[in-house]
Amino acid sequence: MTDKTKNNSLNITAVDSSSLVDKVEQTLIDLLISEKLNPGDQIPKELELTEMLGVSRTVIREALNRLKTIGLIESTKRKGSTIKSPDLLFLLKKSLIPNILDQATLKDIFELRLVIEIGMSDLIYNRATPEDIAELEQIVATEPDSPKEVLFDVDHEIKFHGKLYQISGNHTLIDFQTILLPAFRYVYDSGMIESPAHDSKWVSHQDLVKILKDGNPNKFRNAMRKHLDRHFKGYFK
Amino acid sequence: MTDKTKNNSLNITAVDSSSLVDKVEQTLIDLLISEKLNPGDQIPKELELTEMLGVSRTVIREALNRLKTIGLIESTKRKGSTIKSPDLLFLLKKSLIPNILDQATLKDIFELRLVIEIGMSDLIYNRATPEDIAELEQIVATEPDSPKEVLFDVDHEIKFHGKLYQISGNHTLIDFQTILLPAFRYVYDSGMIESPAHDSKWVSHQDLVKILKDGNPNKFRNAMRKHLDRHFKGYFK
DNA sequence: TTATTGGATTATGTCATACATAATGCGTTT
DNA sequence: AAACGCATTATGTATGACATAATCCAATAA
Repeated sequence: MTDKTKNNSLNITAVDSSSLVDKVEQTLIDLLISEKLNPGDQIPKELELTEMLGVSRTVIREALNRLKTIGLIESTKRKGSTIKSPDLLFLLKKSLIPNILDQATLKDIFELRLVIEIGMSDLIYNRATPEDIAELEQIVATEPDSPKEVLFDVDHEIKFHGKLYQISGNHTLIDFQTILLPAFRYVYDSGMIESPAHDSKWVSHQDLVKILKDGNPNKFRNAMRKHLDRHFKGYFK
Repeated sequence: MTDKTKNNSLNITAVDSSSLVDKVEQTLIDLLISEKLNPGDQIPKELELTEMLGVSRTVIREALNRLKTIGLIESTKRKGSTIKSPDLLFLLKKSLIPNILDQATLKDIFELRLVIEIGMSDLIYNRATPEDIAELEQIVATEPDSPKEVLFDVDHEIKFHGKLYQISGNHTLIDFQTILLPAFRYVYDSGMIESPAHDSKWVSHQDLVKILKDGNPNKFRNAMRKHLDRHFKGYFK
């Protein structure tokens, strides 16, 4: 028995099991923050970092590669790496592969859609131009007659609601929708969402457009809530 | 003059300027999708991939490292790499360094907060337990008297609204808030947001709790809208 | 027999070195 | 002055070696 095995009662601190790359990555991120670097600024060359941090170029490169992956830096030959304003949503897109997400997360995402579409009513109401409304009217004009059909015409559903996102004028939101689309489609297709019959208070796309035109923000928001009610029904009961 | 310079009018296809790592990364992602791999499944070893794709281990490793960064895989020694259900928000956290985001994106994010908090009213109303309400009441009880002070007590503001997110029960949403917090704080601190005086219709935290207790979903949603009105005012006018 | 120990094995993690390639600047040539 | 070739620089790729953690398995000791 060596000495080591006796040290059970000592207050040993848990060893840091993270890899070198992990550490260097964090060090670099901390650097970006503490140095208050702005987009366009340069960061040290790989070889300089190698010396500064005392690790091999391989490790430096892997860490830089991660920052590149999350969009924090950009590298070009001869020039080195420069800070970049990351495209938040670009990242999500890559990792959002529906069949890899677990059911709970997929449900969360679908719910998030409902939350967003209700919440953005105010943006829509305040920013819709006459042209936007005309376009919405045209979309509605081409939709299937029976509301039951509309329900299952996912493409049309996406077309109408997609236009709404666009009207919101919030680019983060617009990108968000684009990215979440595969997940929505997956949820629709997988039958996770029930589609109860509409009751008398059902608000159609057409109704929505009418209210957007002649109503007020409150009316529109509440109408949007009713429009999405069939989805909510699946959650609350 | 060589022949090359004359080829102006030809339909030449743009050369693919992406790096080898870029290509391998995409190839691997495509593989994950087409093979319908599930979390827990193994992917080929680095050396196997080296042979399969005909590139060096360096390139394979850098590509795998990227997948690791976006949370799609996980690797352990001797075992190799396995598919993982990515934590969508974990990613955002890393890249959300406020001083690196541009103003427009920051504004988008703040707006997104408003959208979400209004939209999640229905979740809150339907999921709040008596204990939740009691907790909210306690939070409100400890808040500064003057509404003007409350406005600038960002910590308190975050405490109250944070609890609301928690009540929503949507984990993606909860994580989202946690992650966006630094950006909110940044926006508050930077004075990007104006804070107009409240008009007569101002809805306080206390009012919100009361309505959550005794009102109905519609009332609560509209109250939340009014509560956030001072922020909206900065956008629409 | 059972538990422990100590290799042997395997696949990722790290290091070192060399060369390829793109971008840039500079001096030479025409 | 424009075009060309050459040197330079920093990232991109390839290769070989060794370190390290996880795992299996056989030999050994209780």
